[in-house]
Amino acid sequence: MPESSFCIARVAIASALPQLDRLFDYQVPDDLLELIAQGVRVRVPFGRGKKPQEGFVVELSSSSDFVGKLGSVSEIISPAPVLTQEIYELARAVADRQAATLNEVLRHAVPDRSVAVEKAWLSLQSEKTTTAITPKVNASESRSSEVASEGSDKRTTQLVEPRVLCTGPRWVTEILDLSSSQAKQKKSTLIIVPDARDQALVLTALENSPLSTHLIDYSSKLTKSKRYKAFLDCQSQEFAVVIGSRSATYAPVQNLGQIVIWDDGDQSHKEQSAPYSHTRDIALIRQQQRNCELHFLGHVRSTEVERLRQIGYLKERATEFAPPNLVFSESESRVDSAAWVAIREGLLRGPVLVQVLSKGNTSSVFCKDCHTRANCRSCNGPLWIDSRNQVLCRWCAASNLNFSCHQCKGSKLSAGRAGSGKTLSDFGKAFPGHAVIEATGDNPRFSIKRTNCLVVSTPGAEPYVEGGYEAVVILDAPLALAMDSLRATEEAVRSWSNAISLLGGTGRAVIVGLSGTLADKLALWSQAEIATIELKNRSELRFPPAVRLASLGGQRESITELFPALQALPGVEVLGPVQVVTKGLEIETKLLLKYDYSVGAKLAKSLQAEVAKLSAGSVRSNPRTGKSMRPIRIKMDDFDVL
DNA sequence: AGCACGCCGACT
DNA sequence: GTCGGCGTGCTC
Repeated sequence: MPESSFCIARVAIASALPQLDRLFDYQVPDDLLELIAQGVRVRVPFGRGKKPQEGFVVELSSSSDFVGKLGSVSEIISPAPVLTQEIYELARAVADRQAATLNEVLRHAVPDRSVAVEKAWLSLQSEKTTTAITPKVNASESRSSEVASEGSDKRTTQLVEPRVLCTGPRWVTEILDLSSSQAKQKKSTLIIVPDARDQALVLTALENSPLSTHLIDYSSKLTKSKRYKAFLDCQSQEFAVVIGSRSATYAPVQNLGQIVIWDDGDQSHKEQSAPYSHTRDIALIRQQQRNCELHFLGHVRSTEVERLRQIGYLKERATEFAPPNLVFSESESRVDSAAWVAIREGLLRGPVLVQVLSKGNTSSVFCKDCHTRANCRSCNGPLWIDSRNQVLCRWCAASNLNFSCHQCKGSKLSAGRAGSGKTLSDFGKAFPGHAVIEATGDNPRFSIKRTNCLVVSTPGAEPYVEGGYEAVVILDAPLALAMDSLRATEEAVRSWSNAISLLGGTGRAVIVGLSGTLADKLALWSQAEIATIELKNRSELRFPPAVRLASLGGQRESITELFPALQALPGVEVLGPVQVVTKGLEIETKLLLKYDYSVGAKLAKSLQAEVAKLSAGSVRSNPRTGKSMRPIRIKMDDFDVL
């Protein structure tokens, strides 16, 4: 009996079923004792099924609490410890926050296995010292509570100036500086960017820096095998600089020193499938668990980050800089004379960027007098006008016959404008002799050569150009502010600021059709102040992120099943249900839950339990049609509620 | 999910 | 009398 004190393996079964989201104990047979380790993939007999189920060894123990006959591990799939204690704890906490299952999180945290890559990595590891890959079985201290009260010197929010250095944007340099200071202490950095365009910028800069020897490209665009190699390399390097998008937040690096998040307001930071988590929230959990540093960098400040700053969790670390050369023109036409002049003069000196709003904005309803968004009388949700011209609330479906504006008490409504039909070709005709380049999400251009060209781009797709643009013209500003979303203003300011940050030293920017407070604050480049005002507005209306707003979507039968449990929860305000038509033209029932941050854990736990009960219980199939019911979609923070 | 256990209709 | 229907419940 060598290390036979650890003859029990606690295994997380790889199953999508919520009722199986817990650990199961197994006996480790003598012949597997040598190879068994925390984090390895195993196959175990499970239930009455014939073929063994795949799972991860989460813990090795000398005893089991289970009263009953233990099964024993059938097979160790590979000796590579792919689910480290650290990542297991992180994934578990994320699942518990999002009312999701461990496996839903692990889908994003642990990449698919590539046998060839793994074999090569394992033999390389055994060439080194064998102890290096053996995971430490030390019980990790629970630090989460003490961190919150500790000073906030390790967590910062930062606005980055709109100036371009020759090596890449200023913010990239900033990230490189942060990374090297950690590398000097042999500590790892995780850099999380929203999309492939930013990934390319940071990656290039890192490749050309002294950090390149410890660089790990964790891009989601990699092939499966390259991704798996990056994942394994994280574990074997003493310290690393990892650059990637969302799932890089789970990269299993050693000696994590800091997490750096670029532009957390970008919606690409949200996971599009379960657990519907946001990079920011995963990073906050990991920061608390590891007690590492956490930095939010951006040209703007998101309302979430502003909230964290106000409660003292984040510390401001703004950089000194001069505001960009920015003017506003208040005109009715989409492209006014100020815009034409800026484009024409800019093109004489170099590239010019025109930002247009992407298609697909729906119309919403405004107060005719003061033009603020019209909100529901009972729940403050956004109002809209349906095909029968009824004024309805998007959240609670209440009919709002007697509208009264919460700002000016006005009673008249006006509908927001629909998208514009102007096209790129107009610019081509207007500026013959200049190349017109289109850059959109579907038609991406990460960077362009420095020529006297005109770039027309949708928000977030603006190409990077060495030396910066000579002019940046923002069109459709009124439309952007009229977007049917809670975040309309925040998102507009973010997309404008990001575009304007691409200005060169001599360039000037124009925002067409914007005036008032927002223009005044932008002129001073006071994005932080804009965030403060935004958050204040949201707090007054009890909107996120002042409170949290969850959405539950699914078949009517499933949703109604949840009702009693939800109403029993104090501090949870239930709105709806509303019927919505999904993209697949199916009718879905949606329920919204408004709740405070302090009840989040309790609500998530109760939802997990209800969903497990629903999935295991008698309501597995629809009593009417007999068809099996799809699970309920739980988004613990849903901003784009329609 | 699978798979077995369990208690009510038509069947060689 | 029993074969089998799928409602119910569990999985170390």
